Amino acid sequence: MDERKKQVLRAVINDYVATAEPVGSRTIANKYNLGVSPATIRNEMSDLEELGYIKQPHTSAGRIPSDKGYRYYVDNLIETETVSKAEDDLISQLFIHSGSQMDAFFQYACRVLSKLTNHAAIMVKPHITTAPLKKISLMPLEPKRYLLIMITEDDAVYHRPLELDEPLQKKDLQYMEAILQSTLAGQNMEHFNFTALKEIANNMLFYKGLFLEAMELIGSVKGKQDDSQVLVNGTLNILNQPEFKDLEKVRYVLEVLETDNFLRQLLLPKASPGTMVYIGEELTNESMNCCSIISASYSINGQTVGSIGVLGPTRMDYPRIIGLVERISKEMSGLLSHY
Amino acid sequence: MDERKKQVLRAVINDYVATAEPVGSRTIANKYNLGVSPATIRNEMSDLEELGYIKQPHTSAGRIPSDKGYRYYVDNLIETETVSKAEDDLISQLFIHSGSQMDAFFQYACRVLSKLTNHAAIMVKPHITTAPLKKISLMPLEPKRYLLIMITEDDAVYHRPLELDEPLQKKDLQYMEAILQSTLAGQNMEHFNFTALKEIANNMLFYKGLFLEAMELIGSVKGKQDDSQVLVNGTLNILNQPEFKDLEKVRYVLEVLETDNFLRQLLLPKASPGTMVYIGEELTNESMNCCSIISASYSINGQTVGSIGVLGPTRMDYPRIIGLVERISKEMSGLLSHY
DNA sequence: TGTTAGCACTCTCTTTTAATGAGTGCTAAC
DNA sequence: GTTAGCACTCATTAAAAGAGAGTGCTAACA
Repeated sequence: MDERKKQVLRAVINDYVATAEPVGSRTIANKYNLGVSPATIRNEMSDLEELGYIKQPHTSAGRIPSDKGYRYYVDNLIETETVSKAEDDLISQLFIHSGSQMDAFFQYACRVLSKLTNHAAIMVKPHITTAPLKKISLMPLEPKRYLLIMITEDDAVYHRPLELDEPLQKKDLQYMEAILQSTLAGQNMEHFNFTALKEIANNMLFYKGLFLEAMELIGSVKGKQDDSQVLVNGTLNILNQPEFKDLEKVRYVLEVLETDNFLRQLLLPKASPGTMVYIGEELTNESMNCCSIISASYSINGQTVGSIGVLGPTRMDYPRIIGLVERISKEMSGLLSHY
Repeated sequence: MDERKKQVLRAVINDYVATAEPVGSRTIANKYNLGVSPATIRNEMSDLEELGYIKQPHTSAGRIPSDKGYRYYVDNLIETETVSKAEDDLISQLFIHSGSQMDAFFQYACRVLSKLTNHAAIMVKPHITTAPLKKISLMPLEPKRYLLIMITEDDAVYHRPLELDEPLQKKDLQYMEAILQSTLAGQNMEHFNFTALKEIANNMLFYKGLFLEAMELIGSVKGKQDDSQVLVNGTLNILNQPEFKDLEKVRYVLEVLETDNFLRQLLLPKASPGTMVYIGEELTNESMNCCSIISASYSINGQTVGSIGVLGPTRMDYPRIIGLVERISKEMSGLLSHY
């Protein structure tokens, strides 16, 4: 790969990204003045094709980049674009706009990214926090009805109403609270060991249901951990891409987006720390091999907790989008850590 | 409209719904033995066209139903189909499957409807309950930090952490709780009058912040009322419909589905009590005039709170889908009222 | 008077054929 | 090593021809 080959490859990709049309030697000679004639460029392109970086849709068409070509381009030929002032401001503003609502925050981030890139944006939200339990309380609602409240160290509140067979005496209430508090406080709901609680429940004559409810509540929190935590925004941008004028392709890609397992697997922060670029076949999903995904993880106080990304056709403006994704992930990390 | 005209109209619609192809006189004569020749049917069809119930895409094509035709069909020619045993079981089972999680419940209902109809399903969720406040409590977390908890008559729990300048004495805590309880209990958060609370806050020397936080919490609940509460499921089914082989149409419809204002307006239970069928232009949205929406409202203890519906092409299996939508809305009403 | 067979006519859809043109690969000259 | 020239390939577009489905109308029939 001498310097001129690199220039030609870069030219092919730039032009193809902009036009979505196979790029011919004449076009390159005209637009990107490399100081050589089309014929020379033809020779270089022939070499590049032999190397697998570009390919022809058919004889007598221009060249388009292969996945391998994009990969080389991303790894060696580009520099991440810095986000423009205007866009940078927009990002900051919109984050402010989401207020202190957590849910809204993630949705805004996703929406902003999708708007700025004109592609589908994907957000893998952090798992529910699993800080250890701090406080357990029983709040009387009506004679036989109580609200069981559990609060973790980081002030997340979980609650569940429960119904007893007979009312708790005031001192019984305090006693129960004390038992629950001593059994549960300091424990982590994610890795909760039910045996101790089960044992206590079995030794109880009355109020056994109370402990069972507590277990239910913990169980439901545990269950939520595995819940889908993927947001997708701007799916419709896919329809704007010329590579998706074929309805079948659209259907496949939208199907993958709707059943978010694939995305979650791929973008789980463990699988994709930092900035990742998946190009075409690297997504190892047949129906997605005309797509690329660019993602960046974000963190809370240095700990990676989720990631945000962009899904578009392999023919993507990589320098720009990598810049945007990284910028937004940084902004998110900053705000989340502060909050 | 004599009996035979009705039969012909029914035949045209049945066949068109099944095949998505314009229906010719010969087809009807063969498939639906009305005991007359194609020529006679041609005459009837000519009349039906004059009446505006069917139309020709072009000369020398068969007929397709017009919106007016579908309307007549729905109003006069069909009986709602009763849901088959298997499907009925499925509906009950899947509702059980959603457990006691409210959110999951609505999502399941939506998913089931979409799966059974092979169309997009729409759910307008109930507004957040606005039952009057029953219980207000302050729970100590750390010396200066407290959790403000408000519970309504129907056991919805709202909470907010708050930080005070100095710790509350135990009797102060009880005193505060008592004030809050007496000021707020019985009131409705939706129509909350802030003046009383404001006055108390102003008269306080310490702990003023506490009341301000309480107002914040009520305000945020109030704010949530207006939030989008529309679920959509099975959007992709639209791509299966032959009328949407045109990408432009797909884009328009998906756009409407993504910006759910239109749907919310239309399906707000006030606008659409009971079962509603909107056909084509009745949707009064140009990009939707090839679509129909069938919806049914559901209720809690007799009070209509939301609705669920199906969006598909005007060429829809009305008897079946009306049956399914009504069945599911009834199931929802039953379960919600029970719960 | 209502029904039906027959037939010419219309219009879409498909296939065929031809024309266009962008782009390559190769050869030979510089 | 670079470049001009040229024959060749192949997708795309346009035009033309053919097939087929379905109608509307007319005239005959019960």
